[in-house]
Amino acid sequence: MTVLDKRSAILDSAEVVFSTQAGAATIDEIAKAAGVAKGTVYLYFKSKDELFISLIEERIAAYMKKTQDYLAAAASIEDIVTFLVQLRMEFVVQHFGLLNVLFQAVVPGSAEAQDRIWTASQNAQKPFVEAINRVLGPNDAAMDPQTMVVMISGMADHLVSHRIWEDGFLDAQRSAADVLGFVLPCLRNVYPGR
Amino acid sequence: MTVLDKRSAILDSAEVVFSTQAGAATIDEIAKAAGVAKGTVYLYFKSKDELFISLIEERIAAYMKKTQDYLAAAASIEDIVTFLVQLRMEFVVQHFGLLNVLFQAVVPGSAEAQDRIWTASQNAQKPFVEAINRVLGPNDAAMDPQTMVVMISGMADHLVSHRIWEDGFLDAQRSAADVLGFVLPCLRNVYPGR
Amino acid sequence: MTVLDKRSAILDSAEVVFSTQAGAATIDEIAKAAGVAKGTVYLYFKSKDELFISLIEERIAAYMKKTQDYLAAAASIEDIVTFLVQLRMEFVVQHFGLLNVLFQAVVPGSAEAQDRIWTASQNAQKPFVEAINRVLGPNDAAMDPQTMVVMISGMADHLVSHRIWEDGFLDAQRSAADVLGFVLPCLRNVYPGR
Amino acid sequence: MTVLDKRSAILDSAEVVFSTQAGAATIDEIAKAAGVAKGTVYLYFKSKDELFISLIEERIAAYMKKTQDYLAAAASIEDIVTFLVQLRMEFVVQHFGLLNVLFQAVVPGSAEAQDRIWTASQNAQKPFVEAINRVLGPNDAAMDPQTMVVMISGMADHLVSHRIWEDGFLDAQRSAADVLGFVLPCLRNVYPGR
DNA sequence: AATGAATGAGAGTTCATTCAT
DNA sequence: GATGAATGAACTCTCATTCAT
Repeated sequence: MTVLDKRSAILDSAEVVFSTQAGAATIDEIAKAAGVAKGTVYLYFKSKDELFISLIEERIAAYMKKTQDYLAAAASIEDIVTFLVQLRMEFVVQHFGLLNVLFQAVVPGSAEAQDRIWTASQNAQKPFVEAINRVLGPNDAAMDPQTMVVMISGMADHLVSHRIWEDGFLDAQRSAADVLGFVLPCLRNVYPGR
Repeated sequence: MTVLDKRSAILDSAEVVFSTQAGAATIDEIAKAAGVAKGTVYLYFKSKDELFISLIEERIAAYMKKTQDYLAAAASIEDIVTFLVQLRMEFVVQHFGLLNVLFQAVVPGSAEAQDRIWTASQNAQKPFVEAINRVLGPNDAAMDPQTMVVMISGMADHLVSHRIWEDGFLDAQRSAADVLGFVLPCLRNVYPGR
Repeated sequence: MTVLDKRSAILDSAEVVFSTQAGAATIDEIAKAAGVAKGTVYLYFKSKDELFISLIEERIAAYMKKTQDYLAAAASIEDIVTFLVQLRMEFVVQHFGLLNVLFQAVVPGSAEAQDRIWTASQNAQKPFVEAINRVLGPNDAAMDPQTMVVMISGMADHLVSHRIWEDGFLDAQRSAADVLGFVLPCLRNVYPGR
Repeated sequence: MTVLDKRSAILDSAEVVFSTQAGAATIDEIAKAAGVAKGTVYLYFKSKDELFISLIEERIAAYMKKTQDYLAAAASIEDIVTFLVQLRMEFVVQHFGLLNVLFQAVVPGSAEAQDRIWTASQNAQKPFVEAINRVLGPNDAAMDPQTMVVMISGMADHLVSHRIWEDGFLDAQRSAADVLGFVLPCLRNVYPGR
């Protein structure tokens, strides 16, 4: 197992444990889940706070990486929004436990952790906002793109939370369709002619 | 101070402390904030978990109480949705610290606490769903009302979180208008003719 | 057992444990020795460092209390020096383990602890220095009183350390006589005519 | 770098680190300061305790080496005492951090370490005691030479500690003169005619 | 009913020591 | 010989909970 593998193993275990136990996750459990000793966790992360922040930041970075190519080529608002919803659903299927933590402000840990996580999650929305601005061109649209991205993200997240809790699983396809079925027609209202 | 007053004082202090300190809230702080001794908290709530659950359940109950009369008289989906959004914003202005905790699954405490809080927050949506069903009558609408309520709630919560973090305060009026400006036109698509 | 008793019990146990184990003393051992739970120690002292500093400061304060009346009445340098040596020996019989720590700069704990302990131990010498200055009156003596107090203290401490380690006990009477037998004759040299 | 060089490098670094950080010195820091890996320290010293003891013993051995020739030739008690005080001051200038540790019983580490260090420091006084005995010849002096060596060492050490803490540096010349100015006249009392 | 001193299990963190490379 | 990643026992400190008053 290489060094990177071990770091990843700890992060993966941390995700599972944080997701399962929320604020009650202990370093002991994370270490055990990763198959390493408690002290080893501290070789890779200088504190529990640091570990948690790294986990979120790394997951968000991976999420954002996927957006770049697509958004650069996106030609319409419908494209962008569709992509946003689908990507978010996909992300959630993989990282459900982190969802609430990721795109909400409730995080265990210090005030510094809350700030850094909030900043990271805001950054994750930027590429979408920028893509929309590019597509719109100079405009006087009724709703600023930032607000729209926030609202649509909220819809998706909430629906996912609801269905996973209710049903125990997520039909990402159908959920994305539900969100888009509601949202896409409206876009013509908000940004007419695009 | 009557018995009920003391219980309320503890709950109010608990809300302030939980909101301010998230997971780090201690019984000591709550007691001090309520002006009672630590032991007294345990006369009214059998554990910290119990106190937290009671807090959420009571706040949700108060929220739901407000809906009954209005929803019974509501005549259109637009009415209902408008009311949902405005009420939610108003609630948030009063209880922002609890928002994320209330309508998300991330809670400090035991698995039992998570379940009870989730159940309570789901119940809070029911009256809206029922009102919509009543207004719709027997129907084959494209989107089931439950899904719609969930999505709209998500939009509102997310926007609120975003703006409070970003700006440090919430313009409830404007935010409600932003959400409704986007949502109401959509409704005509989803439930045409209503 | 009153509150003050418990605080004293902890301090007494701390002295024994610190003296016996030097830097390796643990809160657990101190608590056990005092017959209280670990957490109780933290009711009375906010950290291990604080506990250690309080211990030293309190012992020095008790030591200084004994000096006041006597020094105010002391009429000659010989009186003062004799008192210094005897008091120091007596103190050491009661608090041997702390000796090295008390009047030397080697202390376990933070830099802040070192400073505060150093300051306290310096203050313990002041009354002697002042008394000597008073007795001397305005003068151009060969040796400043501060230096002399420091040196004589060093002699006494060192001798005590040596004999306790070597013999396992201290004959305070004899040791004081040894120090004074060496020192007193010289005083006539250093401060002639007094 | 030869094997001996590396051992020396570790000892030198250990001295710096022990002196600077008192009880908080870690093997990691010592290794880093010596430019070797942590594991390497264990090739030369079987434990941290062992390293610490070796450090003290080696410094004392070096100190004693300097005394042999001189003491063998010393012809009077004044010579010997003067040499004792000056050598001790000189030693302290080089090894101040270790002083308190060296000639006091406060040492980090096990009881065994305390014993061995105490023994070593006592041995360092022996050559002086023997030299004095030799110079005195068979005698019934008022004070046994052992006691006198101990007391004079204590004066010197204490004065040094005091001045370094107070002033931040040591004027060895002046301090030696202060001690000798006080002590030499006393000797004529204690050992008259020598 | 009300208190708050006392408890002790359990948390995060450190660091001497080991050992496969 | 030399390394440094890995270990886990042991530490300090916190805090939910209890109970004598």
